[in-house]
Amino acid sequence: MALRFHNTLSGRVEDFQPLEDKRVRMYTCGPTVYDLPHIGNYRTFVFQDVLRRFLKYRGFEVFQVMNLTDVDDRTIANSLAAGKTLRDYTEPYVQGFEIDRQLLNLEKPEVLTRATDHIDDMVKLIQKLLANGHAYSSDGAVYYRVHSFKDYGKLSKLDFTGLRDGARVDSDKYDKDNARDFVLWKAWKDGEPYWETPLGRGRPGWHIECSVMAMRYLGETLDIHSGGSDLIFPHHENEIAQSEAATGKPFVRYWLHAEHLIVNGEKMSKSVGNFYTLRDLIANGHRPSAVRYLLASVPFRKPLNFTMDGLVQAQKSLERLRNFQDRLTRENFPPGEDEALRAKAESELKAMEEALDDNLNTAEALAAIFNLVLEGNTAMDQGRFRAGNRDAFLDALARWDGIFAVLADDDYEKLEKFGLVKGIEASSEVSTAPPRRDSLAVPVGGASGPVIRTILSDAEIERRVALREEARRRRDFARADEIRRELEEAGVILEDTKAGTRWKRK
RNA sequence: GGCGCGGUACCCAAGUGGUAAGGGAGAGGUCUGCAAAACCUUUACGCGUGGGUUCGAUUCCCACCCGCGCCUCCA
Repeated sequence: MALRFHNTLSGRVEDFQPLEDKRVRMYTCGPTVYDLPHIGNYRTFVFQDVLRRFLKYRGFEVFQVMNLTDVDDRTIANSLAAGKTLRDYTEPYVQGFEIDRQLLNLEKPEVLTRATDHIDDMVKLIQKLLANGHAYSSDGAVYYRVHSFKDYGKLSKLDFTGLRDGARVDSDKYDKDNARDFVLWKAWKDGEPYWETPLGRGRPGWHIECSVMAMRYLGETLDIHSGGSDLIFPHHENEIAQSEAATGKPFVRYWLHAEHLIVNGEKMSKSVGNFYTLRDLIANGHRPSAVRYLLASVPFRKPLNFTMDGLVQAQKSLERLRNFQDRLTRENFPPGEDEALRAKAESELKAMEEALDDNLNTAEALAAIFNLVLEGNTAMDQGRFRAGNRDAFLDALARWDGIFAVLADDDYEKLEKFGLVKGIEASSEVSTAPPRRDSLAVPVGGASGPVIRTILSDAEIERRVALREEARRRRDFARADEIRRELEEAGVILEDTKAGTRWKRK
């Protein structure tokens, strides 16, 4: 069956076909840079990355645009509190996101750009809406007239006939014709940052940036637009209203929304104390690749219950895959090729692809790859595995990893590069306890940044492994076991093989 | 109240109108100096609850209970 996705607009799973042959125009809602993103944000971003990787896997050319929201109530409030300009305040978080992006193997979108670099285009779009009657000015602000767009509500399927009980009261003090009209341009308030424009002095509303950035780089009709499910209303509903009222064309063909992540069955919030950034997890000894694995392992339309135990399980599952890849690479097999194994590698790869075709069913894709691991390991143990089977198995793993992007055991290499982890020599100084939360919020730009964890350095580990090998040769097993135990406590696992001792970090 | 997602073994989590994938964990075993890795055996007569349709339902229908999200600036 063909590639298909659940489209929020239709409420159904639909076959996917881009407007233009094999070219996919995709817009993904990015982070608001008022702080580092939390793991809930990354659930969505990892989903979007798996999506773009699988589209490319299936032969599509992907052009993705991601925005960085660097002007909104929170960025303004925080920058004022910090006594910084909006740009100075948000810049470290833009850099912090860039580091996280690399740690989580999120491919760089073709365009990754700031909202405030598109103010002129926003003004032009608002002027267009004013000219065609979909917007109106009031007290220096500009509002979108919801009644003027008959399809308003088609995405969120909300009922807009009459006011609903329990609906929140708008907090803006400006005059609007209708309570549901939303702001396109906000009039300047004393002390806040502003832009001098033909609309007057002020700053953009939230929704307009996405319409503008999407259409600027992707044209008036996009193939895919995605984000977290909370954005369906009002954000994406309003984007449709703005864009379609301006162009008269369909804005987006496929709307894909990721369900939320919850923590220990509860909603994540700062007040509950279950709010985590990637750095919080790293400080607690977890690895970015395990985080990515966990976030990618649950299909995007299912709520994901995030737990520390789940993260440990993810790390162990990942270890099984890496061990298998190592074994495939390392061991010698008799010449020839086993037909049954060749067929197995093909069928499991096919099963993986078909699972992902089906609305990105990552859980089922994982099952296929683990079946491959079991088949391979069993065949090796039984002596059925042949040299001629090696490439097909490695290829299947590599293809799988082209989507999941977790197999490379390079977390610590990257963390050291970004200055988040430092390798040292003394086991006693290897840190496990997290530093204070507020120190984690400060993004770092390089080796001079704050170290949030210390680990045993590679050189030191290798020195000790050599010492242990020496002891084993002397058959001094007590000493060898002592070294192994010390390394274990410092987060290093040893594995004795015929070819020598291998080590790896937990 | 409205719209949407979910409730499957100790944990995470697929799935189908025909009798429950996969991963982690536990128990026993093989291998190993001991471990680790790997393999074998084993762990849901049951899929939120109660009805209904059906030869047969976890899968379809109805009702209800519970969790989560949204209902104007939250991924």
